[in-house]
Amino acid sequence: MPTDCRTCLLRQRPCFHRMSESEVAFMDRFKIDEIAVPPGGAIQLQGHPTGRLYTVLSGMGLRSLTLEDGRRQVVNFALPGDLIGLNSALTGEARASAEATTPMRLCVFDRHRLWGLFRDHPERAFALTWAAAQEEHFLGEALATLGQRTATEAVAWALAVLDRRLHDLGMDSGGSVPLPYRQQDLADALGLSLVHTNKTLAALRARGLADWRGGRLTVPDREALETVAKAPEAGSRVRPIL
Amino acid sequence: MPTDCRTCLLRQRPCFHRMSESEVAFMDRFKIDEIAVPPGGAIQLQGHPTGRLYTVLSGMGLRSLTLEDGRRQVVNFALPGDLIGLNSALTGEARASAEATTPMRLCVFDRHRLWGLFRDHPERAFALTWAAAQEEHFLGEALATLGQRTATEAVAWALAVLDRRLHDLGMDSGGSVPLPYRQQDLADALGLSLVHTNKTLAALRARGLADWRGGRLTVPDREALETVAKAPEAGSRVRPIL
DNA sequence: CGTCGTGTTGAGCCGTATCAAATTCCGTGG
DNA sequence: CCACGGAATTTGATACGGCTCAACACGACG
Repeated sequence: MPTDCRTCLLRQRPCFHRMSESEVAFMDRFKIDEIAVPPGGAIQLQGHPTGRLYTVLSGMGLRSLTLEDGRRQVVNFALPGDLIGLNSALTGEARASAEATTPMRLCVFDRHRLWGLFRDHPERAFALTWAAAQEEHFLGEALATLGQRTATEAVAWALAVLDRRLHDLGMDSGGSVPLPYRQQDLADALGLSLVHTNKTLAALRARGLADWRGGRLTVPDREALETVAKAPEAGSRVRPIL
Repeated sequence: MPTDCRTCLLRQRPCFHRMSESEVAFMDRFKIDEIAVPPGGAIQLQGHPTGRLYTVLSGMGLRSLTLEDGRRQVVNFALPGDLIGLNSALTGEARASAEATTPMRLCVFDRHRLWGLFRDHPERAFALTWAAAQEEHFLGEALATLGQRTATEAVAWALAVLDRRLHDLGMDSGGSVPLPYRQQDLADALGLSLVHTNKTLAALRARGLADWRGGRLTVPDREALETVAKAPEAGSRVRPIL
């Protein structure tokens, strides 16, 4: 039932760093389980103890923080190849929630064996650190979006980033890309109200910049969208995968 | 001239993880330099190549991202013990800018020797990853602040966090703590206008929650401030230092 | 064929931005 | 010691982007 890392197609996408055979073999042993999560299912819950680290094998979800009064901040969209719960794995307690939006399959790792990874497989530890640093940089960009960009720029930025990531994962087909989230999720990610997000999406659609409907996103000209987003074009985006 | 890691007092603060003697000895060898940066001086510049990783030994600064049209997002305030440039060290190019606010002293490490750290000193690699994950979590909280909190809550949150961090570093004296930034810096960190930040600070001062003037911050009752900030109280904040 | 979740649209208002002008603070030179 | 200049802070007046409230539309599903 569990996918064998050796034959895993995800890892072989050009957007991920290459791995040696011994690394792949190690990861296959390091992986303790593979689980399926249904849409809406929780992967981890903010504030609850957890000893696990996950990697997204397929499907999409999101990570979020909620304030004590219930307001929710979506921190990132979890796509295939993403790491979930590194922080939790280090501290033993989930600091954010993660839930599935579509059916997801996750590779499961045990926090108690993390130390062995650092001791015996420095290349893998290096990859893990790289992934954490990558995520840190992304969150910095997101901060700049919430703090400095207007609603139009922010929505354009988010759609451009997602379009790019999904393309890198080879998930485009017929000129569009799957984006199975609700407008409320995007609103919560950008700190905008649902209503305003909706109106902004409509405006971008009317300008022919991005069309997100029925769970699919179409971006006819990503450069144009990135110009609207005032997003400095990113360099190489090839990154490690666990 | 350079501080010897073995006698470095910063490392010995209770808010940092303990290090073995051999780890300390290794870090002392790993450290290639120690530099002084004057107020206003640049540590690294967004988009420029850099091969260095820094740790703040003393003084304060800030890390920021700037959009192509000049708007600036302050991503974090750099206090003693903080890591600067992990991302740059991994990719070879600075993805954010960092500058000194007060005179700073920085420990300097070479990115080309990072791999050696992972290979020969897994405990140190573990600490590095922990630090990156810590920062990632902080940025998630910051994101929640910009996205969900009102201006009053946001300012209260920022002051509470800074007060706490500065206390942990033992920098309090006479019931207050040094905070040598400009209001503009806080405004840029929270995505607020300078004017509104100023008025919000005045309101918090009038309510007796926090008084930040003349480069010093006084928080009579941090719990009260955290209540206003709607900040779930943090767990243990002891963390690794490089 | 009602109900529920999601998306769409309009009207009005509020929190925060912007603009403008003091005022205080501080370093520098006379 | 005082005069000056520039930066930072403070305050007031006004404008607007995005929020809230309120309907309504649509499709999925029982």
